[in-house]
Amino acid sequence: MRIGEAAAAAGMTTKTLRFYEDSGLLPAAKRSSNGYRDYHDDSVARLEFIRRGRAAGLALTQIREILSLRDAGEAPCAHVQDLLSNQLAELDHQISELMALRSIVAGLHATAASGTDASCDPEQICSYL
Amino acid sequence: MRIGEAAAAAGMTTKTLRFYEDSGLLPAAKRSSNGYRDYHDDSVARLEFIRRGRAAGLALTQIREILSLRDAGEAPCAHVQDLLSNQLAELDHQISELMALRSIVAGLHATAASGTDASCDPEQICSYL
DNA sequence: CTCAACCTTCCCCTACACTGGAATGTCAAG
DNA sequence: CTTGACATTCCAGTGTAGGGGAAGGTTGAG
Repeated sequence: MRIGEAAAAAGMTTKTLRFYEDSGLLPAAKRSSNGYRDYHDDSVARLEFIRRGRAAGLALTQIREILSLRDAGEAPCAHVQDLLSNQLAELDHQISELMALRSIVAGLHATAASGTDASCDPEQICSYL
Repeated sequence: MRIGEAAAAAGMTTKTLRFYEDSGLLPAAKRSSNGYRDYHDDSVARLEFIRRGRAAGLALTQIREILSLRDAGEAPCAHVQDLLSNQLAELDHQISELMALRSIVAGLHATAASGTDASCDPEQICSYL
């Protein structure tokens, strides 16, 4: 199958497939006689795996690690479990940071909303912020 | 005061101050006879304002808007209140997205943790992901 | 024959907020 | 005199995940 078909099957663009090949996420596709990339169903499965990983918030470098392990013949499941574990911790961290930020901003907003025009002095640069 | 002092006082690098000047967040500093930038305490206050804005998660473009209003002599408080309001909505959105992602990843992690070695087939590319 | 729809490589561009480094100038201390 | 710590400008790169578009080759249909 040609790149356009493979891309459509995986819900990506042809640009993305070439980018993944350049990035080492996809092995270099074999070429037809006309020089066109020729993909097998396996490639689509691999692309879908990448898609699922991205949807889980994994970075391409992490997905590349998983695929490299697998390509080396190792079962990457333990590694994947580690990654997911880290990812979970990372998400918890991000969420708590954002919630802390939210409470700061909410406080600022409340203060700003309660300010009178008198307190809003151009010289003060919004001192509550 | 020279750029290094001002930067230290504001907890930034000299690179950052020059960057802010280029970006229109700081007015062009007046120069000493040797060509060095010469900062006043006001600049440090302004830098600290920028820092607080950044800490509140505002983008430099938003901070620039606030400062521009103030520089134009308008009290920017109403605008700041709008920005904070939007920022709050944005944070809520980000938090809910991250929490949704977290529950997906938690599910994947639980599945991965429950997998036996037998289910961990190198050919399967960790089918649970 | 021609046209549209594919494909190829190549290089640059995006947003964000800086950061690094080169080449050069200034100044106070030892 | 020299050394070291400052300062200046300017250009280029960082990381992320591709996107835009040029210039050209290939193929099937009408």
